[in-house]
Amino acid sequence: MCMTTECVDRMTSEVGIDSTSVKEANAGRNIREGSPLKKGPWIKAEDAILMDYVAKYGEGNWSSVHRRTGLARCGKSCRLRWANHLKPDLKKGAFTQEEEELIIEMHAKIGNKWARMAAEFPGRTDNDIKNFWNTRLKRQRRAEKHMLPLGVFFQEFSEDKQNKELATSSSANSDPHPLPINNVEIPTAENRNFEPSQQLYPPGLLNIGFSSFLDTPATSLRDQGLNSSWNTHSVRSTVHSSKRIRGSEAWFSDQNVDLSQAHHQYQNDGSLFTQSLGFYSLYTRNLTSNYHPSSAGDIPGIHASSSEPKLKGKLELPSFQTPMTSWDSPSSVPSIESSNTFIQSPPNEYTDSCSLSPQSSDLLHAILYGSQTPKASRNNLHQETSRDVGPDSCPVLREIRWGTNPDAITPSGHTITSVFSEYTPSSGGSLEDHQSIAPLMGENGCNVNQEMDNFTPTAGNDDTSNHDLFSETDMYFSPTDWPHDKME
DNA sequence: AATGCGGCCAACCGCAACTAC
DNA sequence: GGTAGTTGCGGTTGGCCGCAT
Repeated sequence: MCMTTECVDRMTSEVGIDSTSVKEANAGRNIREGSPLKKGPWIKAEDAILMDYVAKYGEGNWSSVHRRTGLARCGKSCRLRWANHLKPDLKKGAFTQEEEELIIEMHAKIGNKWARMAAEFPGRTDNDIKNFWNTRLKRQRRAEKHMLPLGVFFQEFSEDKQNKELATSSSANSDPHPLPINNVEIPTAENRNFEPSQQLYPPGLLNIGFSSFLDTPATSLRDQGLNSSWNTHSVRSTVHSSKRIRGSEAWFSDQNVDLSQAHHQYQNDGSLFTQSLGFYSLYTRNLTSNYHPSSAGDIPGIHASSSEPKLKGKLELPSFQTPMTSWDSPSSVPSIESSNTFIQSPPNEYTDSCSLSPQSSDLLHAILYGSQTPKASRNNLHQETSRDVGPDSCPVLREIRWGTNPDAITPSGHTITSVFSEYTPSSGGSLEDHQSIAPLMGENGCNVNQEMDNFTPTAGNDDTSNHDLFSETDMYFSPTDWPHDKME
């Protein structure tokens, strides 16, 4: 490798760069044995050289930077430096509230596709977004460490409740209302269909609860006696690790149809996937205003105290992404680690293609790639199409279109409202009572219909019946019902 | 003042996709 | 079609800084 003084002089003169600046830039390289290239932080002189180079030759040809300028950096490093720091109109500084919300929303939809996200954020780089996200993740993980396992709470709750009931059982005027545990009210004996081995709520509802818990600082949870939570059986979910679905592949935010939280269970050669209904909706519903963690008040039977401080400003990680991969093990709170495993798993070809109809794939392309640079679009389009699998390849594909229609039918033959009437302890039964639920089903008037093939009614008595009420649902969402005026 | 810890950020690494030959 | 070089992406690491103890 020729990098003598003469070489530098000759090369820099070709590019019109002051050779002394190159020598200065290359001084003190902390390079590996035998490597002529510098690593580590860039200095101003190096930046100046790179900027001169780009001004002269334009972006690209990064590998020739070293050759043409003598800058002791590899092309890769130069590209990164340019893209992340030197490029004009880069936006520096903290992310705005809107940006944060959009990042979280997009991450819920497309996962760790930082470059794609960056395409939606003029002036922001994928690295910026990635760093932002990882920082939040760390914070969330740390908060989670302070949370006790789920089973602990339930056990304590059950024991505590039993004790209280014993103490009050002789009283004819026992309070018909739920006994508050600190700020959280728990269903009372009046709703005695609540049993440890039985799922009381449709999974999504429970997940909403966890969402709330996870979004709440751990200390706050401890203070509320919510450092652990409901019956772990209730939130059990069966997931085959190799068949995890990135609900994030759906990008329907503009539709206000919260599909990513829909409770999926794809069954394919014995593999099960369950994604719970409800996480995302409670979050996105609040995106338009200041974010409030999905309050426990949204959960039938769990009422947040009005005095509970509402979180504004900084958003916490949306816990709707919790994959529940480890929930099979009792007494385990949905770990953020497992969540990460889920989130960061590479897109599964089968699920990618099966979770969305071809039409929705088109929609995805339109939304996702519309604003991208031609180059990025090319690459991404290639990546997408290379994975495209026709709908016929989906072995099991049942279509259920959820909607706000309260009479929409669930796989077990229940209407949406009847489901919540039946399976929620506070069985008010009015639509208003389920307003917090309705958005979960979509807000575009999507009808719920079903194809009953392969569907086995699960109104049985086993402890999975209620779970199966939803988990038996293999659904994908057809945008054919979507209003076209919202698809632009 | 010293130390530890967490947040933030820049940069590197490995891999995959793309392109040119 | 095969191969080498280039580019892009996502994961990870390490350093710096501020804050709390």
